[in-house]
This record gives sequence, structure tokens and C-alpha cells, in this order.
Amino acid sequence: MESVTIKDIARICGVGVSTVSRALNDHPDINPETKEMIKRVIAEHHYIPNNSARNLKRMESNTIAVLMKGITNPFFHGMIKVLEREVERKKYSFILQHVDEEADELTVALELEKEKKPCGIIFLGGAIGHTEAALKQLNTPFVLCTIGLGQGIEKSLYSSVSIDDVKEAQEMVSYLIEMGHRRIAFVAAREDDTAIGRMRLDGYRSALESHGIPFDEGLVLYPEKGDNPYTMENGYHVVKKFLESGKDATAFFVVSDNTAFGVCKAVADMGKRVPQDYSVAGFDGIQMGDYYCPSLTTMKQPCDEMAKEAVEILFDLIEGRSGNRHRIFPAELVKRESVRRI
Amino acid sequence: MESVTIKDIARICGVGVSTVSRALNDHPDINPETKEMIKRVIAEHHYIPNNSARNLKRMESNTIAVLMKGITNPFFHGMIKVLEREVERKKYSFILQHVDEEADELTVALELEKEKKPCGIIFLGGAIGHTEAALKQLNTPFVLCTIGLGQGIEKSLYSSVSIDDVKEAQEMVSYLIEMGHRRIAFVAAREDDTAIGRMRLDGYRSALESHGIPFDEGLVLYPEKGDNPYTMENGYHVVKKFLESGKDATAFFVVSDNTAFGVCKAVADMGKRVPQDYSVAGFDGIQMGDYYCPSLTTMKQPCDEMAKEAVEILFDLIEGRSGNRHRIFPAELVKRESVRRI
DNA sequence: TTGTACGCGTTATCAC
DNA sequence: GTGATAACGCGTACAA
Repeated sequence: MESVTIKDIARICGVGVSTVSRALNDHPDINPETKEMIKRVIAEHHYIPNNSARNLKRMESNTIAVLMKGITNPFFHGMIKVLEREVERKKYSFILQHVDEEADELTVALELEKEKKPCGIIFLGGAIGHTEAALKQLNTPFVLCTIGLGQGIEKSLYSSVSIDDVKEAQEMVSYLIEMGHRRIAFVAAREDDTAIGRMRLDGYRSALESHGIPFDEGLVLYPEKGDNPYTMENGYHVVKKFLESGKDATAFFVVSDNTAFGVCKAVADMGKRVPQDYSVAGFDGIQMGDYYCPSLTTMKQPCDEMAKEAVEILFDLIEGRSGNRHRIFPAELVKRESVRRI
Repeated sequence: MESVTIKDIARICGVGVSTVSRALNDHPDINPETKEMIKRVIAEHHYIPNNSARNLKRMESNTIAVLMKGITNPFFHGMIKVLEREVERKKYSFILQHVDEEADELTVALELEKEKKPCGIIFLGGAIGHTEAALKQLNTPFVLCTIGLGQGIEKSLYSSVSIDDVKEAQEMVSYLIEMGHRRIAFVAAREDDTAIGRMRLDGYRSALESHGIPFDEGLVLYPEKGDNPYTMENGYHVVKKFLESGKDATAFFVVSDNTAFGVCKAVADMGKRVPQDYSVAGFDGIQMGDYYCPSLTTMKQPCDEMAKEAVEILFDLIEGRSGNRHRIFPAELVKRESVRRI
């Protein structure tokens, strides 16, 4: 079956292609009756415009693209709803582009820029390890949302929305210390992480130091090589191994909530309980933390506000109202059942 | 900054556009040295081909598209990894297209067919409520994977991979009955559901009947109008309301694992425990069920095998090795802690 | 082995 | 208010 094109519709309606185009795009200069007629024929013939051709011709497609690294990170699920709502409220259309775990988000963004010509891009998660020169290739306004960036990139080259990972991690560990814990293990991201994993480790470390607790390298639990640190499996494996090794701690501070669920299971599997035997603190504030038993003490990122602000900044950029901005939100320490005073 | 096109590259290299095109697509008829030189220039100038133009011209882009309804359903996360791996093993490229919760997947598929010209489509989740005529519009081979279809669609018009939802739900409820439960509530999908929600309800009903337990409409817990039944919130709300109403049951059979976590929380919030006071059984077999406390008894869908088979069928279709097929997989009753004998 | 020229389906710019 | 027609960037016959 041959695909029906705008020309076919024009021929059937006995009008020119431009008139059909006008009907399609709700242009003002068209007779309402003609428009009605054309729309009817379009529906009858199940005509669907070819997006490739449109994108090719259009210089800008009032669309906002969101690039999400990975799909498994539940932290972004809530954010996407907000992003979508905000973008549609501004009468722009929304495309969610999934970025493969191993793919490079900047490359994907560059391809998207050519293909769909969005007027703005929001990056969600992952990490951009590029030079300034590479970043400059992207001519579409963009905002980095909870995403790590390589060291020393000039701040004026991009916008961002995030939390202060170092400070908030420090906050959480201080809380654990106040609750009487002194042997606090950190379930970490990769050892060579330069993004949020690194920052949360720094916060852990500095909280210990400022409370006069010596930093013990043996209490930092890195994933096995090749394992994704932000998974439940990883939390499970490293803590299981830790507990079996005979080393001990009274609390686990975990790099993400998701990982923390794995930690809880490892504790349970060893015949111990959270929080009676071990306290567990997560990071992110995903919904499941509230539903889990025991409910998870965590550092909650204000993801709704962050998503809103990302859109706000992006539109300021698009409409030339302001230059690049960096907005850092406070996180909230949510005290739940998984941490107890000892 | 003007975008660099194939013409620019051709001009810079002092060759024709077709030579550049040949270099890009690794065509055989090209001098290796010319090719090297062109590739170098391309890299230097950060040239990125415009996909819209390519798609417009190309007849078929050896790509397999996967349409996923919603992103929040954790059941599909594992499946996508397998799909991606299998597709790439066959030397095809893979695109994951997100379908909005409210959007219609067939419409998205039709647009994608025009735009990207994939050689095959896999639908993941959701439900297709269309007529045969509508289904016939899609000329690309496709496979429906765990997806509901309207009643009475001719089987020869599509391929599918699924489980027998009625039978497996029946199985689960029979298990609950064997464990001594007689007042079993069903946390259901929407009342007007015609897809898996409906089938799981039918299975629940028929299990009760075949064990001589009268069906009690008051034990079927539908979501509030507008709520997504497959969320934790929904599980929480309907069961909380149920328990507060003074009605009682000894077990909850829940339409999905995700919903079941909400049910567990509702029970905990009422000062009761799972499974001591109430047994809870889920459906799907997502990873979190194993990590949850108590671990969740569930009906596990063999999602890896299902994903593999979906790809297998799709390639048989594409390469004309066979017509439409329907493959129904057995699910596995995974007995964990959330259900106890009474 | 390489270059020229046409066409893919659409939108935008004209002239009518 | 409407209809030709020229781009948009690329792949590909076909000619060289």
C-alpha cells in the first residue's frame, strides 16, 4: 500500500498543496469551508504528514526535548511528569528521548538538534564528560538537570539545576552521627566517579572529619567492576560481602535510595534487621522509600520544583530574557524508620 | 553558527556529494584513501548527517522500533534490555519510543512508520482499542508484547507474545485458597478495563467459583475514577479505604506487584502486618518484589523469554519466514513471605 | 572510481 | 484566499 502524501490530498480535494498545508497547520489565510473540506478528506484517507519532511523544511519546531539517561532510574519518573506538564502549559510540544546507558548524551543531543530542531533541550541525569569546545557545538539552549559535568567547565557556558550533593550528604551523615552512630559505612558509586557519586563521598568524608571520626577506607563499599552502582543488586552484593567479611558498622549511608533497598535486603538475608541491628539511610527521596518496610530515611531532592525551574530557565534562555543560570536547591532530610538512635 | 551539510564537506574535500555519501555509509565502491580523507574532514568539522533528510530519502532504515507505553512500569525495564541486546545481535539498530500515558499507541506507530520507516515494531504494554480496519493501516510488521487488544480482532492480523492472564490469575487465587483463605479481596484495574485488568479479574472470579466460594462484588476494589490502577498510591488508597470501612478479608490478590506495595503500606499504616494479619499476592514478578520486606508472593512473567520470542517472531515476519503467530508463555508462581497459611 | 542531477514530502515565498 | 515553485539535506541512478 502506497503511502498517501500531501499531494494526493491536494489532488483529491482539487486544491494546491499549499492550501492543504495551510489547513494542516491552522494557518489564518484560508477559507474556513475549504479547511473543513480538506480536514474531512484527510481523515477519510488516513493521511499522516511525514515528520521527516517537516523537520527538514522547518527551521525550528517549537518543541522541547528531554534527554533521559537510562530508564531504570525511578528518580526521574516523577520529574518527567512535571516537565511534560510545564512544557505543554507553555504551548510547546514535548519529546522524551531515551539515551542508552552506554551512549553519550551530547552526541545524542547534537543529532537531535539536526533532526528535530527543538528550541530547547533538558538533560536528565548521567554525566557529561566533555571539553568546553564540545559543549559549544550545541547551539540549542539547554539546561542540565541533576547531571554531573566534567571539572573546570566555564559556568557561563551552560545552565543547571541541582542540589548541593556534598553539603546534603554531609548533612545526612551528621544526622547519623547525632543519632549515635560512629561506624558508618558508605555504599558508594564507582571509585572513578567524578559526578554526584564523588560529591556524596566527599560529603560523607567531611562530615566524619568535622565530627572527629577518622575516615576508614575499609568502610567505603565500591561496586564490583562493571556493576551499576545505582541498582538494588549492587547494594545487596557489596553489603552482603561486607557483612560476611566480619567487618562491622552500625549504619549504612547509601549513595541512592534504589541502592539502599538492596542494602536492606542484604541485612535481612544475614538474619539481621533494619533499624534494630543496622540503620540505613538513602539519598534522593524516591516514592518507593515511603512505601518500603521499614520506610527509608533519605535526603529528598525537591524534584517537582527542580523540574519546574529547569523549564523556567530554559524558556528564559529561549526567549532571551536572561543568560545561563545555575540554581541549587536545598534538599530535605526525611526521617523515617530505617534509622534509629543508638 | 550555520550547520555544516554534506555539500560543505564535499566542497572542502574537493569531491562530489555522492563520494561523501559513500564514505558515510561505507559503500564498497570508493577508494580507501579518499574515504579516509573524507572521514577525517568530517571529524574535524563535526559534521553530523541530518537524519530527517536520510529518513525522507531512504526506503527502509534497518531499525526496529519499540513503543513503550508509560515509563513508570518497572515490568518493562528488564524487557527492554533484552530487546535491545537481541536486536543489536541481529545487526539492526534499535529505537525506543516512549508513548505518553494518554496517547494512542497505534497513532504513534503510524507516525513513526512514516517518519523513521522502521522495518519492524514491537509494542510494549498498554492496550490497543481499535478496529481491524485501523490495525490494517500499519504496514510495518509488528508484534504485540503483553498488551491488551480489543475484543474479536481477527488473530491472523497480528502477532503477540503474552501469558494467559486468566489462567495465571486463577492459579494464584487457587493457591491463596489452598493456603486457607476464603475472604480474598481483589485490588482491581478500572471497572471498564477490557485488557489484562479484565482478564485477571475473570481469573479471580473463576477460581473462587470453582472452589465453591461465592463471588462478592464488595471484595473487588476498583480505583477512584481517574487514578492509574497500576500505581502504589492506588493500592494504598483503595485498601486503606477498604480496611477503614470495617469490611474484612484475610488476603489481597493485587492486579500488579507495584500496586501490591501500596497495599502492604496500607496494611502497615493500619497497624497490621503482612503476612500475619493479611496475606498479599501480587502479579508480574518485578525485581522489587524480591527486595521488598516482606518479599512479595507473585506470579512471575518470564519477561526475558518473552522479549526474546517477540524479537524472534518479528524477524520471522520481516524475513517472510512465517505469518503471524501467537505465543503464550507459562507464568511461574513465586511463593515468598507475603502470603501465609491460615 | 567519481561526479551530476533528480526526487523524497513538506513548508515558505511569492505572484495571482 | 489560493496555487506554483523553490528550497530543506540527503541517497542514488546514471553518466563520465
